[in-house]
Amino acid sequence: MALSSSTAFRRILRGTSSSFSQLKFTFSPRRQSSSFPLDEDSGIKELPPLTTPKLFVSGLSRLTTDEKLKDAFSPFGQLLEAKVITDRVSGRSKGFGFISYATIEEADKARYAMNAKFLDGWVIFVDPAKPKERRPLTSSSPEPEASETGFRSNKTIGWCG
DNA sequence: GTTGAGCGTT
Repeated sequence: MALSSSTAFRRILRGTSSSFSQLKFTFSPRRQSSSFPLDEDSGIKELPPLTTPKLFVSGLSRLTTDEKLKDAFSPFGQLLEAKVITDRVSGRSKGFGFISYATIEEADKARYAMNAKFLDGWVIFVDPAKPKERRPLTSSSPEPEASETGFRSNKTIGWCG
């Protein structure tokens, strides 16, 4: 529940070959209900509305490219950006990508439509992306970064420049 | 070919 419930599901989906008999269900036969908080209280698995048209897609196959991602998310709305993050060093896909829609509605629709779906043989998960850039304008920086204006600790003694 | 946690280039 840290970031999203996708992580837990991914582990389960991938761990079907082993640790089956070792699975322990914390299910008490005495209790008939009120065991899981998200089963009767929430009622339905409705995720909260998006606050950003940017989506973070994880669980992508390493063979999946931007075109594949764009082709998979294009019918749900106008894509401002659809990119699979690839490592600059290795040049291979990192296994996740970003989808930017024009509006949040499209992003929300695509998110519900493509979440936990198959892409290139892998189950992908769509979640709201975290802001990459912060403080584009207005507001002040949380780190005042005081001092160090004239004094500099001579920890690096021996290096004069 | 590279199998699996995570949030990108300007």
